[in-house]
Amino acid sequence: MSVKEVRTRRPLADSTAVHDQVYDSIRQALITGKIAPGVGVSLRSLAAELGVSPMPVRDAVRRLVAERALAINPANKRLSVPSLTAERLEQLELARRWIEPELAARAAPRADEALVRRLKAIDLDLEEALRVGDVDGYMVANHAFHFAIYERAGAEVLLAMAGGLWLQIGPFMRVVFGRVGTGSLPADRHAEAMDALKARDAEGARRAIAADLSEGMDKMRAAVEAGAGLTAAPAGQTVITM
Amino acid sequence: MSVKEVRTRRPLADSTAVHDQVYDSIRQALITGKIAPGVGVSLRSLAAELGVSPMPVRDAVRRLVAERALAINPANKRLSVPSLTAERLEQLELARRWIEPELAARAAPRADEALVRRLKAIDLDLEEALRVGDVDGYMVANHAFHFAIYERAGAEVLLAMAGGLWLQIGPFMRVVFGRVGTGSLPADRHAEAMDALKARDAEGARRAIAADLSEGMDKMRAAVEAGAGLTAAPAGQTVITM
DNA sequence: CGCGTGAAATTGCGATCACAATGCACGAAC
DNA sequence: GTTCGTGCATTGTGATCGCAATTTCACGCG
Repeated sequence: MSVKEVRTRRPLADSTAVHDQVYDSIRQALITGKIAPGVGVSLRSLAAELGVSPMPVRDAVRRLVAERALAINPANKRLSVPSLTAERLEQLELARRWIEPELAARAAPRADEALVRRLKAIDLDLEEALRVGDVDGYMVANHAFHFAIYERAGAEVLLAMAGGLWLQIGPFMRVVFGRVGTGSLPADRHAEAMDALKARDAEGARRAIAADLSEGMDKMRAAVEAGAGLTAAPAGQTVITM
Repeated sequence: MSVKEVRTRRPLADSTAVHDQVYDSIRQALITGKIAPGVGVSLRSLAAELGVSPMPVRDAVRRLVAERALAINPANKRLSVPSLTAERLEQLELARRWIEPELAARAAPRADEALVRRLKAIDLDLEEALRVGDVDGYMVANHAFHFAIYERAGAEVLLAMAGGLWLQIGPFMRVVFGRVGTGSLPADRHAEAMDALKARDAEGARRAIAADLSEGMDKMRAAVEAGAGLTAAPAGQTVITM
């Protein structure tokens, strides 16, 4: 419902091209884990669900495939969220544990009062989501918290790499946290990170984010080793809204 | 000339879809530095040059933009190779110096006789290219040498990240080596790397690749700091062939 | 009741068209 | 000679169509 009504022709300079909106929709769905890993969706079905023609969906999907957030079965040509093997998880963890603390360390000297205040607000949302068991809200808030920091680093290339990594593990974070029931561990690490940022302590921020990641990835690794996350499907239906 | 003749309709399961061929063409042109940074090309002109309709070019370009190998001017919407600023170079160097030695170290235990032989052959081509001043051949051989090693690591995620990084600096490596005149430094590091791989010495391979990268990036940094590579255009025309 | 076998529906890819917006160039006014 | 406006060519985007290949499902034979 209310997917899109009239949609007059978009002007050229308008940044909200349809394929960008579609991209953002799918990306958000991936980060928050709304798209179940393993299910094969088709281009036309996605287009129908979003109320647009297949063309902009094709464009958006190409971007996501290039970012390895989606995979195309070479035989079927059907697209799905690539399943997370132990090897993939190991590499993603390694990359995240290198790049994200680095971004945090670079952000620390550039942190200001406004950033800390925004982080505090996000963290309140996050704890609220944890308290009421809102997995969706937790995923959104956690992503927002980390990338509010990372964007502050002013490191475009590294930021894009970090974004790509989140896109690849997002669906599985959802699976894991959905199972574990949003164990309330990570909040304290966030407090440490905020303290370090407030003090402009680069190494402290690096350690705090590294610890936060380690805890989260430990849970994911445990889940995957238990055979859970490989091809699991959490809720079922793919809910994408623009 | 001889871009494409009849081109009967490709079957669905055929891996050589037109947009993939276009992607490979542009990618190769970027890695070898055949596309000059800063020049704005249009979708239709690219399509005409390749002898295909604009549609598969659109697909290929989307992938490359997602990989940050091409950039779209938000106002013009014309696409170009993103110019290399000092900040971008610093981040790319950092990322490369982390990920590529890691891949080399992972490849070392899995190296075999065939790999070393292939590397030796590539290195001969490389030295030959250096000797006769064939910048193109040097770029191709250097890329082949590194990724013959990296592919052996069996680390799909990290390999893709490394490939993306090469795609981003490729055009500028060309500019720099075109200027410097292919100073013959890097060959010895390649010999070190091959020795380490033959001995299955992970840390030795890591050091050799790290040293190779350092030397290359030092040259690039010097060139960029001299104000050369920022928006420089080496030869001029974009030569893309399928 | 199981299992091939047929046709019909669905799929991705590429071409072509329409359209709005921008770029560019030629010419007029001062 | 310089500058500004006006027209035309070109651009990216999205919709629609055609095609070949695959998938899906039902029906009938064993």
